Amino acid sequence: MPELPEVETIARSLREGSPGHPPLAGRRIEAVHLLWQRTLAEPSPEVFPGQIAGQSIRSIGRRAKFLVFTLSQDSLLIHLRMSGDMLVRPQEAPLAAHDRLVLHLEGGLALAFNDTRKFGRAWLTPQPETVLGRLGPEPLDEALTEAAFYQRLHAARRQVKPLLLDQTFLAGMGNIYTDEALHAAGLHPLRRAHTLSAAEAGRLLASIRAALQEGIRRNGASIDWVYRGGDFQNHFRVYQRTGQPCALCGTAIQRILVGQRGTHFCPVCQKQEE
DNA sequence: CACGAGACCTGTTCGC
DNA sequence: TGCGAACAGGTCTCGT
Repeated sequence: MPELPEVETIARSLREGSPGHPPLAGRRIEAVHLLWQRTLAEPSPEVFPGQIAGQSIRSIGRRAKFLVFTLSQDSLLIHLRMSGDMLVRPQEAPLAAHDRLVLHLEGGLALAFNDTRKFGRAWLTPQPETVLGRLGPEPLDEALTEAAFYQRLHAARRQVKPLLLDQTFLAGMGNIYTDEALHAAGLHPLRRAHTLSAAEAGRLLASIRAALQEGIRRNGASIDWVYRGGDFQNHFRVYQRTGQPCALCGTAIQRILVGQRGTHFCPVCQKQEE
């Protein structure tokens, strides 16, 4: 799915506008069309249209990999999962293939949640914390100190890659940015979290932040057929570079499976021990 | 608690 | 060319 930088890029473009459309904040939601029932996590499809119609979009933000639309009464939370995207277009434009949920906004605009694989979900709720409450800290939040991050790592015995992907441990990391951050930090994806030294934990947090910041600066990554305008895919150092030389030492990048996820690393720069 | 397998879905790519 | 397998940015649930 879109990971933190891709979701952040989408939230910013909806909030601030883009060459293709004006900002969406302040607009009233006039009507909604639900094209795939399971896209809606809550409330029921019967209640949803009446509950959302008439509410205005007060602000648009991001928490972890969730898009957060704060409306006049409720919050609309959207998780893009693997293949979701948000499209803005004139209301009279035809539906796109794979549109799952379309909001008609005042001013003749339509905001569509488009999701090929149908894994994405939307929640309309007066209490967003019931959905977001269990998430771990935001990696880019300065409130997360090196010392606190080291303590959290030290308390876990799991392998470091699956731990970083656990949204209750740290919010927003996905497969791309985890592989890139571990490579930059020189850490093997299978290292047990509690064996990391304070210095390694500090390097890891700095590498996570650098990878996410670079992703945001490049407007995210656009891979496979899901093109969102970003170009971070042209700057991967390990992700999907199996067999190609490591930028630091020239060794061929290896791919292994870790917790069912394809995992890319340099066997020389990221030793299992030490 | 930690881990693996399977489920949820569609589409592309790769090997035979 | 055709066809099945493997794979894909995520997360949940169930069994050991």
